[in-house]
Order: sequence, then C-alpha cells, then structure tokens
Amino acid sequence: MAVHVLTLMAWADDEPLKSEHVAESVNTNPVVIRRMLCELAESKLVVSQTGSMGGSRLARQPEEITLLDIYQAVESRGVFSLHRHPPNPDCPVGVNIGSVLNDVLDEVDSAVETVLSKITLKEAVGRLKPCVRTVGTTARIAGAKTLNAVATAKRKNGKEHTLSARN
Amino acid sequence: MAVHVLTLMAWADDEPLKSEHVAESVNTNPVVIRRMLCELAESKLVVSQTGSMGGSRLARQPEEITLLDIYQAVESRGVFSLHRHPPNPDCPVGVNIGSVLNDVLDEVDSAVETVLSKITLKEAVGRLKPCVRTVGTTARIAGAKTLNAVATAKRKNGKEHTLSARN
DNA sequence: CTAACTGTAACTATATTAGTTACAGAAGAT
DNA sequence: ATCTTCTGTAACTAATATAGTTACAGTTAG
Repeated sequence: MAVHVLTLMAWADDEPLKSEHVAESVNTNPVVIRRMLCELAESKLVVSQTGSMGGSRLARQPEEITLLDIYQAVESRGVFSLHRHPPNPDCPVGVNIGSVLNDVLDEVDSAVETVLSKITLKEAVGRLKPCVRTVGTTARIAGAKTLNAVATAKRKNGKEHTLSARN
Repeated sequence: MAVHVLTLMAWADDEPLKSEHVAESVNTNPVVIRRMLCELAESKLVVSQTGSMGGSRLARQPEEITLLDIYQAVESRGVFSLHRHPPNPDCPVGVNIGSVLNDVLDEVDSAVETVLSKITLKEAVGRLKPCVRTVGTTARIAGAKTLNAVATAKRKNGKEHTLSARN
C-alpha cells in the first residue's frame, strides 16, 4: 500500500497531495493514509505540510527512492517470524533450532532486500505508464489535478469491499 | 515451526515421533502439531501412523527435503500480500498499480524460493549438531528415546509463555 | 478570523493464527 | 474381543495484528 501511495506522489510530480485524495485512490480512510505518511516522513521519504493548502510530496526524486527504502520504512518485522513461544530448552533440538532458523531468516531477508533495492519508484511509475497511456494523454498532463477530480467524482458513491492487501 | 518439527524427525532418524512429544519440544499443543503434520502429509513430506505405537516420520530422506518444500507445504500466501480492498478503479494509478505490484511480488517470491530451495533438512540438522555436541554425545546416540525422556520430564512443570514465532 | 489541512489519540471492527476440548476411528497388546 | 494408545478433525475460545472510525488539537493560507 505504501508503494501505491508513493507512486501516486511520484506520478503527481511534486504537487502536494491531500491525504483525503490519496485515500480515495487507495480506497481507504484518510487517517490510515496519514498514519502511513507519518512513518514515511520519519524515514525521510516524504515531507508533509500542515494547514490549508497543505499535503504531502516526495522528499527526494523518484529515482532516489527504492522499494527497499519503502519496505524498511513501513514494515517492522522481517519476512518470517520465529516461534510465538520459545521452544523447550530441555530438548537438544529445541535449544538450538532458534539460532539455526535465525541464520536462515537472515539469508531470506537479505535476498528480499536485494530484489527490492533494485527497483526505484521511478521504475515503478515507468511500469505503470504504458497502461495509463491507453486511457489518454490528458491524464498524464493533468497530474495532481486529475487525482483531485477523481476523488470528487468518487465521493458520491457508496462503499464497497472485496479483496485483500498490505502493500 | 514446521522446520522445527521436521528437524526433530530428521534428528530422530526414522523413529516415529508422537505428536505429544513433538509438542513438548516445540512448546505447544499436540493438536497444533497434528494439524501441521496433516498439511505436511498432504505434501508428502511426512507419513503418519494411527493407533497405538503410532506416530510420524519423514516420508523422504532429510537430504531430499528442502526448506522450500516445507515452506510451500505450510505457507498459503506469498511473502507479502496486496491491498485488502481493491484500489479505486477510477484513478489512473489505482487501476494499474495492482499488476505492477504483482510483478514485484513475483520477483520477491522467487528470490525467497531460491534461497530456501538451497537448504535441505539434512543441512539444517548439520547446523544444529555442533551445538548439540556440547551437551554430550549420549543425546545424539539416544535419538527418539531422548525426546521421549525430555517430554516425560517436562510434563510435571507448569506452563510458561514468552516470545513470538511462525516457523 | 476562518477554512482547510495534518498529526494523533482512543476506540471499534475484522481477520488470522494459536490454543483448547472433545471425540471418532485405527492398530498394537493382552 | 476389548483395552489402551495413538492420529484426524471439528468446534470453539483466545490472542494478536492491522484496518477503519471518530474526534479533536494544532498549523497555515487567505
């Protein structure tokens, strides 16, 4: 989800976006977005401006933000987690399995990080654009204003709920 | 946790283990173990025998089971998941972000799978043994019987709860 | 000063997983 | 045959994590 949010901002091209409008695109609540933006701000990925005409924009250029940066900013735990209760210390396997698993987890994590570090936000937007083009070039030129319009249009509809997601 | 269970079995060297004893080592409930064992049995990683003197053992040799096999048997969803609700289809970014993210998710998943596929159960046990040796060689020779003894010893103590885990 | 924003606390809702109790059925032991 | 010791599985409760909601204080442009 955080990737979605930052992609929006990269797409809006330095125009500050309001949490309400971002929420419309992500199809969620503005507060959820603001919470996430706070995390992203702590990691210096976005800057927000309070007050009227405020909003959030990227703190760096899209080519200087990788998916790894985003992942580290919002994801607290690693890819997998260990036992919820510690294994039995009286069992020869139980005592030592933890350190073995931790080594494996470290290997997995660093593999994931390697993949994510190779993808920048700019690339993500690039992967997006070929599809967007089919809608028409006006959307691209309009930038942030388009999002605004979309949000306004959506506001009059009821809510709907369907699938599942975290990024 | 599944890795823990299968490591126990590899360690027990083809001796069938009872769910109750495995549960003692993992420090959880026998039913939780049996549920997991059922999943592992569906994936043909273990075989179980009902009835008295029953139990479970590995269906293949430890060197023929990788952590990827275990991961795929037990973990239903990929490493990350997508939006819990679908993004706004009226937003140019919202419509297309899903397919972009799916591509990324696929890359991440295959990186994880590559790492896991390179580690066999036999190796996991090997990483374990240097530590176990410090306890004394008797434990190693005793095999399944040792687990039994450990379980019996533990049974008289109260319960305790502390940390966190999934594999 | 006011309107339009963000930041954040406090709470509720939902989903996933673990743990528990209970019991039917399988197979060795007698 | 039947008792005992196991697995398999259903049905429920508990714990945890995340999302969503409401509410409001603080900030800034006009």
